[in-house]
Amino acid sequence: MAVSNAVDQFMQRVADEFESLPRQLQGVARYLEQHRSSIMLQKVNDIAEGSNVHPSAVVRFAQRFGYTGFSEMQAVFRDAFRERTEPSGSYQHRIRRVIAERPEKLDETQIARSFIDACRVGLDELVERFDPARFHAAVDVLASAEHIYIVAVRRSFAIASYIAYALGHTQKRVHLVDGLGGMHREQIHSIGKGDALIAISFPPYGKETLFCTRLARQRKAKVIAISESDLGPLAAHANVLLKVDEGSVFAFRALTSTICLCQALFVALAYRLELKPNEAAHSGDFDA
Amino acid sequence: MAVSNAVDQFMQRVADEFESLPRQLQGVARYLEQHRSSIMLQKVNDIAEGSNVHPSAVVRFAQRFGYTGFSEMQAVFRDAFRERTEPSGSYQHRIRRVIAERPEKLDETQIARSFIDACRVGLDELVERFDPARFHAAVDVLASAEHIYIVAVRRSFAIASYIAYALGHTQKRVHLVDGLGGMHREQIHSIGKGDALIAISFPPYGKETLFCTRLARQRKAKVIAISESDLGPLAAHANVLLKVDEGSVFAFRALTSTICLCQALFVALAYRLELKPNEAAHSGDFDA
DNA sequence: CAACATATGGAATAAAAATTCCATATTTCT
DNA sequence: AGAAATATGGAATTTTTATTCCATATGTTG
Repeated sequence: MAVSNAVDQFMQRVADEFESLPRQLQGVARYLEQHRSSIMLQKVNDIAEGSNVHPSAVVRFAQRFGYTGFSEMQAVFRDAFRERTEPSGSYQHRIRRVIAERPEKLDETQIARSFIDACRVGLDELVERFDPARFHAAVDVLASAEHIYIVAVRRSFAIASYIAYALGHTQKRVHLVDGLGGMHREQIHSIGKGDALIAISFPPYGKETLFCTRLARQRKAKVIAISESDLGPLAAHANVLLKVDEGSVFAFRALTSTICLCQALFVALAYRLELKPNEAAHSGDFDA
Repeated sequence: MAVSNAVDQFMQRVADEFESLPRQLQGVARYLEQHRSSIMLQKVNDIAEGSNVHPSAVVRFAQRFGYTGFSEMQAVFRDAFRERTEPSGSYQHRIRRVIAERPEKLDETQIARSFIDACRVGLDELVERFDPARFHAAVDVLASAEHIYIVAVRRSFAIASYIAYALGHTQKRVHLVDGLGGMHREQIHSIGKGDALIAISFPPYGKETLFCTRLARQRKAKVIAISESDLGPLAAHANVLLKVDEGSVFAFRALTSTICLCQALFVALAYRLELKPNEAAHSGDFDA
């Protein structure tokens, strides 16, 4: 990654040769320079028109710089864009490829590093896709509820258990639906209007979680769902849906983004409730 | 959230109708949702492939939502992107709107952003201070133990519960010391030589965790401690100590680095045990 | 479980986009 | 100014991409 991106390199070459280019191709060059950010989605015709030039001139331009044609040149712009906007995708790709290529050589340190890297990318995306309106709405719901129920199963259960712990430091009445003794149903049973449910679930969505979510909704409780997408079964019954997209590395789902979001939620709530930070995170004093 | 852009509106419609869509079209919907930012430069085939669907299904999807075909639907994404990036006066407009929209909200958003940022820094440090020798040693201990006990209380309990879940996917016998019914002592009681204990604790160190750690050591079990420093009380009784330094923000301790490390540990173990990734993270299939 | 409705995917077709070809125009050089 | 070299744009061709058609599969309902 030493040298900057491929587009810059290419544009540099164009600049160098610019003087020696025929009139029309200079026009194309100027146009590219001026619109580099949207070349990736333009057709030859758009560019030709924009440069007041015949489409074939654009093709010739590309060929002049060593590409077989316009398409190949455009690919440079497209790929550069992709790389910028889907760093995680390329990450995971790379990692997956590494594994596919040499499974024996992959030592534990590499595994750990890759995994941590992937988690970092996950947090980057969390910031990027952060939705203030929804976050705010979620804090609202929590702030105005007296009883807060929390449900999640299997992999996500750890998250629920953490939230329950954290909320325990507020004045709210906290109910962790942990399913102990198979009593999910009984534990959520008393939820009602004015209460809030935090439900955390990812594909393939635990049925206990879905059950609780539906029940909560029937009982007019507010539901905060933490899930992957607006389309899953949780979304339908949620008042607020907070999206978290954990990239999976090694076909293995991370949890960092989810827990980070939940902690952020708790911190924001603590502020809203005017717990002084020290008071809330009194945590620090009788903690694990 | 007034009248945001065309893409959001469209995706909203998709979300609304999602439930009533045939299976394949739901797949397409999910794909779009997950990749909205790059739909504009994908071909029908890319999307079809990404959604595990025949190209014609993608066209049908577009038509279902009132477009004449895929191209017209894609134009929505393309135009939205252009609008955002064209250097027209819209930029200042946007900024002004953002400011106008969130006068109060700014606070919570800031809190959340700072918190997530802090977590990112935490992960950065985790990579930097990563100690391969210790990590390797930890994997060794786990790989050679038949029974694995896990203990942590309060804030760290969530981590323990996650580890227990993850290890449940291996052949190891996993014992989560959860203290249910006040039975920490009884739960750890049967630990012995050849077993391993994972203990997670941070200042001010839960006494249950310390108790278990000491007992495990007496019984000649191997102890993996996850803690802040080499000097704490855990260190003395640990065979391997993995250091995690969560920065505290708002006088509030994050958990991301810890859980990230634990997941990395599990992934490395899974590889060591030659669980195929898919097998281990079969997780994905009957997960939360 | 039959009859119907709906969904799916292969293959043909249509449409769009890119590329090539070539006749003509323009520039350059002597 | 005339010849040679180069550039240009119209139109044909090729390639790629999108769409439609339809036979088969799948699920649903009475």
